[in-house]
Amino acid sequence: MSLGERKKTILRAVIIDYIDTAEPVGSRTIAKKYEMGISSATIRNEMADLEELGYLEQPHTSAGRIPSDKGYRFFVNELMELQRPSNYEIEAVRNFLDRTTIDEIDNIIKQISKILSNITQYTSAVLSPSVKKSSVKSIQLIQLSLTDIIAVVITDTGIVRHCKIKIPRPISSNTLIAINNMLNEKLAGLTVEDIDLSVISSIQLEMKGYDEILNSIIPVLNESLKSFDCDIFLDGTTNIFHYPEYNDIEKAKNFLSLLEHKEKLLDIFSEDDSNITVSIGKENIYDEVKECSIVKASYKIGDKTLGKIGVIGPTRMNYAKVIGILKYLTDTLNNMLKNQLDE
Amino acid sequence: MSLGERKKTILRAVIIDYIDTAEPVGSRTIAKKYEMGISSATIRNEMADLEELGYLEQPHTSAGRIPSDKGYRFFVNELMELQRPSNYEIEAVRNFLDRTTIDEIDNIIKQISKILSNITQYTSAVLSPSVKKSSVKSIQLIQLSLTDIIAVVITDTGIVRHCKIKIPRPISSNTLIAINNMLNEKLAGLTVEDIDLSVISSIQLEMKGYDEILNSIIPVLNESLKSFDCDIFLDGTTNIFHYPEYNDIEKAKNFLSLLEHKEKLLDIFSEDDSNITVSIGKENIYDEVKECSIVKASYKIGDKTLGKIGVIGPTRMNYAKVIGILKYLTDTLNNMLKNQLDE
DNA sequence: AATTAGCACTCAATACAACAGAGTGCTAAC
DNA sequence: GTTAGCACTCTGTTGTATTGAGTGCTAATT
Repeated sequence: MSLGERKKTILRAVIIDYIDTAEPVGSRTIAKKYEMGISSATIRNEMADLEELGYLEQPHTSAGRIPSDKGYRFFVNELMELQRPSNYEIEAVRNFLDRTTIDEIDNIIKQISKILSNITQYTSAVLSPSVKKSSVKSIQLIQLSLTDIIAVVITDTGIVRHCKIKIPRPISSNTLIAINNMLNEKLAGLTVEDIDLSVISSIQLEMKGYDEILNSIIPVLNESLKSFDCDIFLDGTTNIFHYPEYNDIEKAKNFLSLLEHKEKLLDIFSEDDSNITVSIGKENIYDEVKECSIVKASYKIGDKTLGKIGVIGPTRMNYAKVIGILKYLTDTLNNMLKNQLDE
Repeated sequence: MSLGERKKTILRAVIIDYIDTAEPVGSRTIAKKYEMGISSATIRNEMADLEELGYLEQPHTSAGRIPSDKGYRFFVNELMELQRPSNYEIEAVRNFLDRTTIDEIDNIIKQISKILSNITQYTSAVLSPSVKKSSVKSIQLIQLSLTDIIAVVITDTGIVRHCKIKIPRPISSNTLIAINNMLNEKLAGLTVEDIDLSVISSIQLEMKGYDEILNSIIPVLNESLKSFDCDIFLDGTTNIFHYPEYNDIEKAKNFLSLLEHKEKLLDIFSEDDSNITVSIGKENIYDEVKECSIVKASYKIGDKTLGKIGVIGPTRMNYAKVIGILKYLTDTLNNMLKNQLDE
């Protein structure tokens, strides 16, 4: 069922105004502020229809209307005009990036996240690339003392992981090098999740006589790689205080508590792979964000999705702006990663 | 000027009660709840004296008294009885530690911080060891591609830092090993802050002919080590919502904003070296924490102070408990570090 | 038939007064 | 020196009246 042109215009006006002011929007406001050429009474009738259709709702009888989740959804899908970042914002991004050493992927994505929360004034989140889905590029065993080794693993996605390994008794540096070479030979090119028992036993087979030492290294290394897969970084966590809907201490608390529960955020940001997704209010699965909206995008290198970057804010979010910025930033990020990692 | 015994008893009772209830404490409450054997009128007189002396204050005439910063200070210095952790709490610490792989120092201190905020229900912070004051234990250059190197530096304090280095043109693996050996030889044992121009030029002198390659490696490595010295990790940031003094949205916002400003926290946690310090309310330098108290302690390995661990909460903080737990946790932590790093 | 002016109605928010209660300081008695 | 008693102060709560924004409906207008 499609809305008449005039209803669309009115719905758009209500949503834009509400996003701007956080106050229920009345028919007079629409008539005056958005020169419609029709009277408030007519608008009133239209708004009553829009409410009946589920696009608007009324906090109480004597208040104006506010958009429903369905209203925002329609706005995002069909009404809004995507907002390209302003020159000022593009300039800000440049400045930001110039001021930091951009070397490793973690730093890059953290920095991008900071920019994102800064420009949008919402909370931003980035999901680092999955270790399990990365493939091993290089492993290095560094001997620290007679019985201590640091293993450093570098992946094709630019992640550097290290873990400390205690070995039961001293080994010669030649042995260590031999083991190191073997690990590289056997594991390089494999994704971390592909490292399973068969791979491990093939290594053990080939290095008969080093059982004890291998048994102290491989399980620890394996565990360390698999124990935590990706990390999530937040920025602008106190930005919500800019928005009056969070003047209610309970809501603020609820929101901020979510941010402390990384597992939930991981869950939210891990799903699906499509390009830019918007989930509005009750569309979200977790209760904690049923009054929030989340806009997220994937960043990738070539065709391979590495991780996610996104924004969490009130359902009354400036979607047009956020989506515009997010598009721009993921493009920027993708380019940077291409230059960094692809050679 | 020393307080009479009875005044002390009353002051202690007021503070304990206020820490417990967050409500101004009246004379009748003291008389009834803390069986003093004297009437409320007498207590009233004593409290008036304590107010005049600056240990208590009155929000308004018809309210009870609340402790002043000076009152808390006196309490901490002379009145309170340090509270040893309960068996239950000690058990909780054990459980917590058992459930995590305790390998590298960052993980250990993060975990301890989590325990601390969990038990105290305040916000905890840990300051990681200073890189500048750590000495280099081992450097490893790992070749990733023809023009990409990852340098891994390990310090005596257990920090593992890595940075990516682009080199202008390909070098042989033998050259890389030679450079690697030279770096280890020249830098191992030095603290990071000791790596200055003279050291660098001594390396360059000894490796004549590799100028170009050294010039691409050493400055980046040096910069990466010195660019950020120590990190601060927080836990339990939303714990403040447990305390009614932060029901005021402005105060909560103020507090949480501070937590986003790592530089300020670094500053607060970096100063001085003594064992356990308590700074109460206006004793703090930064405005943002003039209504908070901070309790912090150093963790060390042997005699060498590595970093700090502490708690930030309202001035109405359970000092006896917090200090008790903090003592216990730093002891635990110091032991763990000794076992980890000392061999 | 669509639009609009007009009006009665609703409801949240604000302001104000009255009141209760906790706690004090002071005085006088013990 | 201590305490009982009492007048006084001030906050917080409750109840009531008022205001004002905004609606829905009806009747008049185009």
